[in-house]
Amino acid sequence: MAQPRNQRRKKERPQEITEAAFQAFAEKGYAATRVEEVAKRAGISKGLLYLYFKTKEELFKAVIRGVVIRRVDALIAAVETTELSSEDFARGPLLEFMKTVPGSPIAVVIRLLISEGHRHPDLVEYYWDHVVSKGLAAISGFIERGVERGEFRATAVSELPQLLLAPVMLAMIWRMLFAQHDLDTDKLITTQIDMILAYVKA
Amino acid sequence: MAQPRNQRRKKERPQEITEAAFQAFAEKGYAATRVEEVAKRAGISKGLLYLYFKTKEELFKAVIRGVVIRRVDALIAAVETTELSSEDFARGPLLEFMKTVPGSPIAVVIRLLISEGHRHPDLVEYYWDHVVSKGLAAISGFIERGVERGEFRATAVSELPQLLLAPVMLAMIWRMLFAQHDLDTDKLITTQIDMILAYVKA
DNA sequence: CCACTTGCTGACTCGCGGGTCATTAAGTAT
DNA sequence: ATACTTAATGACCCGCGAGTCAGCAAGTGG
Repeated sequence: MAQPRNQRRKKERPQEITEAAFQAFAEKGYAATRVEEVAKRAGISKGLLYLYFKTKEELFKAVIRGVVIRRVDALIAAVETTELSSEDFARGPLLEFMKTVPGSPIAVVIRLLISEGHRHPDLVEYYWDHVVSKGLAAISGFIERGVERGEFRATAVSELPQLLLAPVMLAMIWRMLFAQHDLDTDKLITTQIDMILAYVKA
Repeated sequence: MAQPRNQRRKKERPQEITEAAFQAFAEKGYAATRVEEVAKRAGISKGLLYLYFKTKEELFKAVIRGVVIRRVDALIAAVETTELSSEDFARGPLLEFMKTVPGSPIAVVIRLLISEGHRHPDLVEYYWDHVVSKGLAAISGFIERGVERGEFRATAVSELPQLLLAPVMLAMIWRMLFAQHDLDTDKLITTQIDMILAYVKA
C-alpha cells in the first residue's frame, strides 16, 4: 500500500527546493531559516538538498533569481504594445499592476535584499539589472511618450519615474511592519496616480 | 604614562555601549554583528557588556529605543507652533525635515525593523506608538488645518498622510540598496510636495 | 537474479558565537 | 595599611546549525 517514499526525481528537485525555500524565507527571513526546515518543506533530506545546492547562500541566490525571472517583462511589453492613451494606460493596466506588487513575491525579494543585501552585492546588482532599471525605463518611456504626444507637459516627473513607485514602496514596507494598522494601499496608489496625472497633464 | 585602562565608569557605560552597538548594527545588521565586536568598539570586554545588558536582544531593544527618543517631537512641536501658512510650512520646515530623514538614524532603525521586526513585535509596536503614529497625526493635523483655513480643498490626502512620506520611504530604501545608482532624493521629495500642494490647493 | 549506478538518507562533525563565572584590579572607608 | 565592595576581565562552556559522508535502496541493464 505504501508508495515508496524515496522517489528519484532529479529533474523536479531544484524547483521544489527553491519554492520551499522561498516560502520559508518569506516567513522567517534568510538567517532565521534552517536548511533542514527547507528540506522538510520540500519533502527531502538535508543531505539531498546539499546535493543540489552547495551552500545555503547558493540556495538563497537561486531563490532570488528564480523569483525575478520574467517578472517585469509583462509590464514592459504592455507599455510597448498598448493602444491606450498615456492617461488611460496609467489609470488602467499600470495602476492594476502597481496594486498587485505589495502582495506579490517582489515584496518578499525586496525584504530579503534589504536584510541580506549587504553580503550579496552581486545579487542586488542582478536585481537592479533585471527588474529595477528595466521597470524604471519602462515608466520613463511611457511618460515621455505622453509628452511627445502632447498629452503631458515636460516636468521633473520624466526624470523621476520613482515618483510612481514611491507609494508602492511605502505600501510594501507598511505591510511588512504595520500590517495590523490599516492603510488603504490601493487608495494610496490610486491617489498618487491621480496627483501625478493632474500635475503633468497639459 | 599609561592611564589605567580599566576605568570604572558605571554611569557612562550604557550610552557608550548602545552607541557602539548602533554603529555596528548600522553596518552589519543585527544578526551578523557579534557581541564581542560591540564590546570592542565600546572599548570594554564582552563580560562587562553582559553586566549592563542581559542579552543581545535586550541590547538591540535599548539601541532602537535610544534612537527613537525625541526624534519626531521636534517636528510635532514645529507643526503646532508655526506661524507660517500651511503651504509655506510644507515648502519650508517640513520639506527640510523630510530631506534629512533618509540619511538619519531613522533609516537605520527602519532597516533593522524590516530585518528583525518579525521576532520583536513589541519593538515594532513601540516604534509605531512613539514615531509613526505621532508623525502621521502631525502631518494629518497640518493638512486639516490648511483645509480649515481655506488654503486647501478637502481631498483624499487628508486621510493619507502617508503620501507625504512615500518618497522619503523610497529614498531610504534606495540608499540602502542602490546607493551607487544615483537618484536625486531631494528633488524627488521636493517634487512630491509640489505635486501634493498643486493637487490640494483651493 | 545479479551486478552496477546513482538519487537519497540521517547520524555525525565541527566551528562559531551567545552567555557564564572565577578571578583581578580599581576605588572606598576606617 | 587593611578590609571590603564592585567594576571589569577573558578563558571557558555549550547549544545550535551548516555542511559531510558512509551506507542504503530505487532504478537499470544484461
